[in-house]
Amino acid sequence: MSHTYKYPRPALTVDCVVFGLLEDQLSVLLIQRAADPYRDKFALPGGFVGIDETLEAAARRELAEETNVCDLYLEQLYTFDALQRDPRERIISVAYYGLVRQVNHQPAAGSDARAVAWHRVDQLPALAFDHRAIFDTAYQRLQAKVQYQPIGFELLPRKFTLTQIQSLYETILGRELDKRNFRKKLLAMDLLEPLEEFSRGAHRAARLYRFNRSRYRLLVKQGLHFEL
Amino acid sequence: MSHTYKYPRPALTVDCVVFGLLEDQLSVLLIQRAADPYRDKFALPGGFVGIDETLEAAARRELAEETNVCDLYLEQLYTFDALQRDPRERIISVAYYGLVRQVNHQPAAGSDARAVAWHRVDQLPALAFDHRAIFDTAYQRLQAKVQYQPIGFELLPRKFTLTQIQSLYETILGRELDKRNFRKKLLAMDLLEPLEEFSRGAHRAARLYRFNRSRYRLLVKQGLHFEL
DNA sequence: ACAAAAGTGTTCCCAATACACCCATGG
DNA sequence: CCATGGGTGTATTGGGAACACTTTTGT
Repeated sequence: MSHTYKYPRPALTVDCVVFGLLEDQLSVLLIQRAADPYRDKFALPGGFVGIDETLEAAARRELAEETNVCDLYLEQLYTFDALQRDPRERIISVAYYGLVRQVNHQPAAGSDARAVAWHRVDQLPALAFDHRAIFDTAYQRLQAKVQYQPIGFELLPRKFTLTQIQSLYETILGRELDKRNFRKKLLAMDLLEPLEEFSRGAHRAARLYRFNRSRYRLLVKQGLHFEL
Repeated sequence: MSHTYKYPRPALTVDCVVFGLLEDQLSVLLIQRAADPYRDKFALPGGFVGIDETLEAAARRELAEETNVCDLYLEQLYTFDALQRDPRERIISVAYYGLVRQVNHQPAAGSDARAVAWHRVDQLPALAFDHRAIFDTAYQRLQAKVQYQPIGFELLPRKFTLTQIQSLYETILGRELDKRNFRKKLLAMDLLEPLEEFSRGAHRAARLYRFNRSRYRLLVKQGLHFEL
């Protein structure tokens, strides 16, 4: 079965930049391509958009198929349209970026992927197509967005310590933050619920908190804007 | 001549939300559709993307064809993909937003448009397709962006008074600003070049300034971030 | 002369920053 | 008992916000 149109149409794909924390390092999910072009090269997971699915649905489907990653925060990033970005034909790609908790349960390679793995953002291999540019855009967006919307929590387990979230922010922003000021500011926003649970570690136990999403929505309605 | 593909492909369009100042009111460029669907309804200018043009090129071409507006600041906004956004078939639209100076030289209706006109953003008619949602997204983006990047200048003539730019910001943001604080802050950024020219008006003449784009780029490199 | 817009400084307050020590726990 | 990370308060400062009058010009 084939499909005929009066005018030629660009093909449409989605590509996903999925961030996660692997051993306290900000990392990105990459596949190793199983097919040409760029066979064996590293690339972002992604693929063609079905005629009856939304872009986000396509992104989630491809992620699930190629990497077995699902249930993640996902947001449209930008649409990449350079004329020669794909050597085969004109392909326009809508990029999404995503954040996942618990990188622990390792991704599994699926269709189109010879392998799937997390790669530290500061040690990325060369990427196929214009995927390096897509990644750069996503990383910039993450750095910018994390400062005025509380999306950082999407990368942490549901219960986390203040030190965990601080070092997450330090990792993303690439600079150190003052512990006392960070805690003061974060707690003053009144978005974290202190729990009666404590982390078990090598040393003194730290209190666990969880992010209160409904309170966040309430405060936003009242005109709060999360900052740092 | 026709084109055949193995899998069905969504059609791809661009739509443009072009802002301008008309009689000191923030306004948007709308066409009145000449063809079905939504014949005679108001809509954003836009159209199909050619196989050999970038999205931005398509946006500029459609704008020129339909409205005779060209040479404007244009930036990708978001890609709209709801399954039923067009009654004919699956169409995905990459939206751009633009800013033009000198709304004076009136736009001219071209292909696909029965009429073209500026409409105050607070008095928009009903729009075809999901164009209302696209407009809302663009307006929000403009409001957000104008506060941390000096794009407001794109809406003013090259030479302008401080009062002009203040009232522009008041219009976009929808609130009043303190004259002394606004001037102090703006001038402190050292992005405006005072000219030895003055506006001629009904009353006291006001000094004209112009935006120094290269100085802006320099300061950004040095780590400035424009704010309000 | 008067109406209308241009132009100009100071005070106050809050929020961001800088900064150092004690505490609890596991090994 | 000691090493490691958890937890806490204050003083300073710089920038944002509030605020009113004089000047210039055209009519």
